[in-house]
Amino acid sequence: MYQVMTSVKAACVMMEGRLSGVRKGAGVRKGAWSQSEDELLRECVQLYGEGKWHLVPQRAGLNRCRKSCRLRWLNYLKPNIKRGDFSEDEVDLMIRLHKLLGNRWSLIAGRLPGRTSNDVKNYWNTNMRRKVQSHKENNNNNNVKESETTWKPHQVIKPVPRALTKASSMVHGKSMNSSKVGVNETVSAESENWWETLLDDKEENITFNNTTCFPVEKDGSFELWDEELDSIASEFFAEAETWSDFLLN
DNA sequence: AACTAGTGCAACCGCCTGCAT
DNA sequence: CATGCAGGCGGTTGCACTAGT
Repeated sequence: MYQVMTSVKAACVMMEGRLSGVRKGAGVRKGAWSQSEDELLRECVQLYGEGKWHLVPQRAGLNRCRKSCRLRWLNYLKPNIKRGDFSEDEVDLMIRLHKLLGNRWSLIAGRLPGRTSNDVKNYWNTNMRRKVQSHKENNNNNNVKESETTWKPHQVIKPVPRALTKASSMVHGKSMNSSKVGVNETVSAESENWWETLLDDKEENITFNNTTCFPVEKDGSFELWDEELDSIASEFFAEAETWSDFLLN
């Protein structure tokens, strides 16, 4: 429905010749995509396949930047994209995944068939953020101090998936150099252990039975995941046989 | 009917990472 | 090792639409 509305909207905009939302920039066109542009992009991707996005504008005859083409394809034109409201199951899964992964929308979307990372992100930013806010307001109205509530920010595991090349030192059994991780990132002893576990393929250690799993920092100390996360993780492992499979999927 | 505030979605922007040179 | 480029991601913005007054 919305797709139709959008198409109609784009057509109207074209006819009126005012192209609202198009910001005049140097060179490439910006703003809303027209139907003809969509067709050109769709044909191009069907012909040449996904990828090589820097070639797409030239191949398709589009005056768009590579990023714009890629985004349009991934978020709108790609087949099997599911439109419309999120089902209860999807929302439930999204909440659980967000608790597990944080704002890693692409990973979350990867577990929601037909949903794009942009969809998930938009849904979360509009619906869920509001729920969180109202929840906090309720707590305030009940004169409950924030610190005394059970509503706490998620403790998010933030692994950094990386493709390992043959040249990678980690592949050869060397520990990761923390200085390579990122400019502002520091690698704690815990995360280094985590990597060791991952790279050594010691998934048998991650059994999610409250006896062996990733520690979660809380009030300066570390405690294990709760049962809820156990169940989530178990679901994933039913599909991805190893933790690495899940993360790098 | 006119105005305003809120909402939802598409698209842009800046940054990060991997790879090739 | 430095640099440039392409792909990818998350945060943010812009704007059409809707509901309320």
